[in-house]
Amino acid sequence: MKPLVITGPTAAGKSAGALAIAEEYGATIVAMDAMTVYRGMDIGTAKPTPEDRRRVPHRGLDLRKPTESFAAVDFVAVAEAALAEGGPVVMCGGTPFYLRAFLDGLVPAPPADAALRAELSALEDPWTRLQAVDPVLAARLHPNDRVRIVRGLEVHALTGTPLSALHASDQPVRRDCEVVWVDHPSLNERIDARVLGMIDAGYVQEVAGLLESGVPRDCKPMLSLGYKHLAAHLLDGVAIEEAVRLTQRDSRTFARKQRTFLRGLGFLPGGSVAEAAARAFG
RNA sequence: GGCCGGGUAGCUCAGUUGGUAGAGCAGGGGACUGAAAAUCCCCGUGUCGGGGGUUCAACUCCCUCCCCGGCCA
Repeated sequence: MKPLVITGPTAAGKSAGALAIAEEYGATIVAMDAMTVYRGMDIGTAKPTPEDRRRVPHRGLDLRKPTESFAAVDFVAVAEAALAEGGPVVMCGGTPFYLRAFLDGLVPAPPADAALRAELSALEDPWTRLQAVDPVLAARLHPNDRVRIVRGLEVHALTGTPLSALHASDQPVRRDCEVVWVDHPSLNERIDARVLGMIDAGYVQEVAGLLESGVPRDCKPMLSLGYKHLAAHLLDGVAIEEAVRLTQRDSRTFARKQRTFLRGLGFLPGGSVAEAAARAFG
């Protein structure tokens, strides 16, 4: 028995497929999703409903407050804990970076250091600094890619070793999984409709509630896709129609990035969830 | 039927005194090793409505036809 992974772009129909197959095999679903870990962010993340969670046990949901950090390594820990229980596991979600962390592992490097990051982010020209301590990584990174540049500087500051050297010594062995990439030919239309459905379901009220309860608009999950635009609607007077339009557009762009990443991991769209489940669970 | 506008990228439109065209929006490709719904890079050949003419050269000027909108009959 090996884990079944159901992934693909947003709004492709992953969750419905995972729910049905998990119910059939008595499996546990692990949310492979960077946003459903946050409590109170339900509608905008299309989080499995209480009813879904009654039907099938879920892991990886509501693990953090919106202001708390959650990273790829934390996802891997959740997935491994679920696997350790010995039952069938369906990993379902559209965060390919988490999938790769699970499949290929992460390089042995220290976790994020918030204070250090803040300090490094304030540097005027972090890329030139990186060039000095890790020229290999600097050559690979565009000078504008501050997130990765800062990570490189962070690892070097913490360990004295260039991150690129850690990469070079890392030989990933891909974990044995059944991976199904669920997709849809008219995904853009589905995305647009889904955003509208979220608005009908109370997306705006959800964001208003989060803001009222003191969740800062600049915390990581509030800066994601629709949350960002609905906060702008509520706080900056952006018209709701415009906020919806931008949410739809950004979601479509996001779907493209998801597909690009999955292609880069060597996967192809299509394939039968039922057949993959049969192979995974025997 | 007559007059006036329009017909240029998937959409909305620019296009100076003729030198085979460019913005916005949309769309697409790629990178990615503890922030990933984040961060970053790249991508515009289109019968300029059709045909003819003038010219070395026409999206641009002339003729003609077609289509869309408005006004007048």
